[in-house]
Amino acid sequence: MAFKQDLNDQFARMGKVLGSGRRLELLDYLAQGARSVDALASVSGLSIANTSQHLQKMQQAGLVCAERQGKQIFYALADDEVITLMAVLHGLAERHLAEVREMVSLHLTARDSLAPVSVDELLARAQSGLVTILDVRPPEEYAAGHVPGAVNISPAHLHEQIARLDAGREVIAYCRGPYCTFSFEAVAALRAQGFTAHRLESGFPEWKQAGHPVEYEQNQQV
Amino acid sequence: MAFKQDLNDQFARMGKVLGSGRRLELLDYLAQGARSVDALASVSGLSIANTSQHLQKMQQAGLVCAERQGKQIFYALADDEVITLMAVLHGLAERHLAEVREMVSLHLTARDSLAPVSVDELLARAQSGLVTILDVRPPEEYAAGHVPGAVNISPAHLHEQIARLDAGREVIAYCRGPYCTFSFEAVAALRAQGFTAHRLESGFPEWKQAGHPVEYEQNQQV
DNA sequence: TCATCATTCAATCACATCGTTGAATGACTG
DNA sequence: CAGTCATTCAACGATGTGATTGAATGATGA
Repeated sequence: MAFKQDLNDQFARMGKVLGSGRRLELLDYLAQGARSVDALASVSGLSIANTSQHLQKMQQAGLVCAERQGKQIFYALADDEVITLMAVLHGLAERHLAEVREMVSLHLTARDSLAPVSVDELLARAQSGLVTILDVRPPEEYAAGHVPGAVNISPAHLHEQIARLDAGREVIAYCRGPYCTFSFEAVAALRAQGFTAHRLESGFPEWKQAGHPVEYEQNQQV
Repeated sequence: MAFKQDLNDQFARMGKVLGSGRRLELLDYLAQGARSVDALASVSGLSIANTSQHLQKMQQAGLVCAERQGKQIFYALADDEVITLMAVLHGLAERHLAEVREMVSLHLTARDSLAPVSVDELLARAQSGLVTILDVRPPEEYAAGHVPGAVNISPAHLHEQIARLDAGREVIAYCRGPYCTFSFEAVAALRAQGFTAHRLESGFPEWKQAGHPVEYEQNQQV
């Protein structure tokens, strides 16, 4: 049945694109919102030409789309399902690749104060009122639902806006899920500035699914 | 942040495996249940050595697992989420790759009686009692829920069991979803035997999600 | 213990992919 | 209409991949 093979070859076009760590990293950044080529190049550390070529591959595979704005070209995810795709991939990798489990436990849960905070711990500390909850997802996702009382600063603006946080309060940061690395970066940046900061062990999807309260109004925006 | 790159490289190991149409086809077959290497080789048309190598790659990437039974080695999906992964991939490809839409509409919806039947049509014809509903999924999935009154024959056994179907009744076949190609093959085989046969345009997941009745007992087994 | 047979390995070829380089495009802006 | 600047193209070398071949492995079952 040649048709079946041709169809799977088409699906494989999309699969091929997922076979490069650099492209997956670019998709991570694009999940935060549309970005220009050189913004992506500088944030990922790739050369501009290389970034451009990866983006074009992803565009041909239908994972991202491009739009010109002024002299720049902004790339964005073609579809929110791309995030789902990556989440499923992350889950499978976590369960079946020993290396992933190892890396995560070594780098993220291990020693001292970098250990992540559980949801129960977050609830307990939140009731004490002495903790700032930081939502490190893009504003659109924050607006679509977030942990009550959480402050939203997207990773791109963290460095500018870090001064607005109360340096005397502990910060607990979360993002899209346990493999969304933005909360790691936020914690690292905060700690570099002298904050006491921790990651939430899971992310907003897990919070919501566990039946915890969700706030929708875009208040608390810093 | 080297950790982030290493993590994405691990995810990419899994992604790479999705970058070959042959491997996706093998995953399609494995979604029907565990299979030995040479069973997979003969059903896919690949050489045995080639099949073995693809399976080993998928095993290293954590998508499938292997178990010896007697002198044969049976491979199976490592996780049901692999099916989810493929479903998401199919959906994205359908929406964003013009070639996929074209191929599907050309080969599957176009001319004459190959056109698929909608869920509403199925319901209408089922009430008339003149139609045989054929579930072409593996027995385990059939047992976990199926369209009421549907007969279950897995694709591997269709040729042997086709004679048991009532040749005077129209057959409507469905499988796992619109891109699960087993129902295409079933319809082709049935039509080759002189049956009036059609595909359901969607699959069981869509049926269930639409709120239609689901039957659980493993009756009607042919 | 030995013969059998399903599976895997090793070596090879053609071909695709990744990243780099420097030049070319082409759409805004003055 | 010409300069500018973000992006893309084209060509290159190193490396990786897919498929084929024939030989090797190794667990089974007599």
